[in-house]
Amino acid sequence: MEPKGDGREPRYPQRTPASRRRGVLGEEVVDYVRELILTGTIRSGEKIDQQAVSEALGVSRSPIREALVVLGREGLVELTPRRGASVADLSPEDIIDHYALFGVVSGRAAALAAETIDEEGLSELRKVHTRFLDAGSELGPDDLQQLNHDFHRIINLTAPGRTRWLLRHLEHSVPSSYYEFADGWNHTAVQHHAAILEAIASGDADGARRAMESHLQASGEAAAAQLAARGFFGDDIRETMP
Amino acid sequence: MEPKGDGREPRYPQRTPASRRRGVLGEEVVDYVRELILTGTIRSGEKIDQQAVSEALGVSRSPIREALVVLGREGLVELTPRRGASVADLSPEDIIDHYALFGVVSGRAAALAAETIDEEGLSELRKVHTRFLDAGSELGPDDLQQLNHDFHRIINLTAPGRTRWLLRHLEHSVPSSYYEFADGWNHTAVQHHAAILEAIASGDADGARRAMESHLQASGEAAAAQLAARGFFGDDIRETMP
DNA sequence: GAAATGAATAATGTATTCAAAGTATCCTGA
DNA sequence: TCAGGATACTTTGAATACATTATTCATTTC
Repeated sequence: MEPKGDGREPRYPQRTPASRRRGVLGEEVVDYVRELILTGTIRSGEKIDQQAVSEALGVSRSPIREALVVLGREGLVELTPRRGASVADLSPEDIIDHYALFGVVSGRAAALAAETIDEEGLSELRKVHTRFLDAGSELGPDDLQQLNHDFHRIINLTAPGRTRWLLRHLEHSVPSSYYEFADGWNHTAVQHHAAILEAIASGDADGARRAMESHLQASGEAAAAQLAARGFFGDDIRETMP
Repeated sequence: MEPKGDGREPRYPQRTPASRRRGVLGEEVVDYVRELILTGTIRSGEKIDQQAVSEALGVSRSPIREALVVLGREGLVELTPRRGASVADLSPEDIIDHYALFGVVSGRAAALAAETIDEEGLSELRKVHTRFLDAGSELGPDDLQQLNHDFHRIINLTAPGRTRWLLRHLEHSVPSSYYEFADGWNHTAVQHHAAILEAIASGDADGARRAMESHLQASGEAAAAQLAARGFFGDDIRETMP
């Protein structure tokens, strides 16, 4: 006699998308499912029930399907032709690799910034960095995340459009806000930022690239560690001891 | 009295997807529309009529929509919330930038190859390179393209999964086979390959990275030139002299 | 004559329906 | 008891239907 309940588990938290405006439903579903995956609510390999998501959000399956296709392209879900969608099986190595890619692309942006940034951008960058540096206890995690984001955004703004586009995608398709900024990470990050800023300010393109790459490599390790601590990688008891 | 014809121009070449297998229709539509864009059949900024595509392929609008969403993520089409899809406006700079990104990621793969490739891979690489080098008139463009592709594939195989995944995407979402290999390009490419091969063989990671980056930078310029020659960038007579 | 308003038309986004797989269940027989 | 297979049930993928919004075109007004 299995404790099966009522057939379908209420895995998917009900939610009414804020802007129920026509034309952006798919995007909202993407964000919803992505968050479920990145927060570990649904685990690696787990199947994604279209109807369940549809009911949880109160929309039809059409936008759900579009969202799953998008997430498939992002690599967060795996689409098997007639077997539906399941959460992709990401290993710690994949996360590290992803951040390394993030690193080489951000490194390109940093190198370009070192060569082309103007005085205004540079002073903006210094300002944001200083605020990050001096951040006391009056700043919450959200503020710190914003400062970190601004720092990178100012640098990335000097890059051409396609590079910015790729950076956006690399940033979104991976845990960031939920995991990176924990424990002493901000302290580490601000030191990296200092090195990056210095290289950019002195016009050292190659130095800026290397500093940015190692910064994001460290970010990747921090993110992977955080994910591991949360059991994101499916290494919980049921799978290790059958 | 404008020569308007019958209302809808037959822009979209009719085609019956080979494998009418259920579950991959969307992918076939992606390939179809992508080719239309990359070959310049539909131009920058032009609207993409869902029903017209649907009729041209003989499928319903559902797979068409999925395909457009995917192409939107790739950056080849622009999706405006309730105004539908149109071909993205890519400038020569965007193409160059895209290849530069391709370069930094391929550069990472080449650097890893220089550090980790085994004897078997290296001899494979040498074999393909030699065949490319010795290619006389008996080899058609398709063969040459295959050799070029193999060369890069062997290198990329040493990279971790996520990197290979990104390389696949960067490769597909841009003109390659149709444009790159024209005129004396193969002669240039094979020289680049020689430099890359030498750096990898001698374990010079940084050299391999730089050689690969400059190879793809040159590829980007060649691709952009080819596209420009075909009027891909919408710089045809109607727009330059109104 | 040009701008603006409003109806007609067309196209999009979403929901619903339908058919073709996949999956699970329940028999039967060894 | 368990393997195998037929049958019922789910679920997916695609097609169709519908509602809403954009676009067009004619008419009106300044």
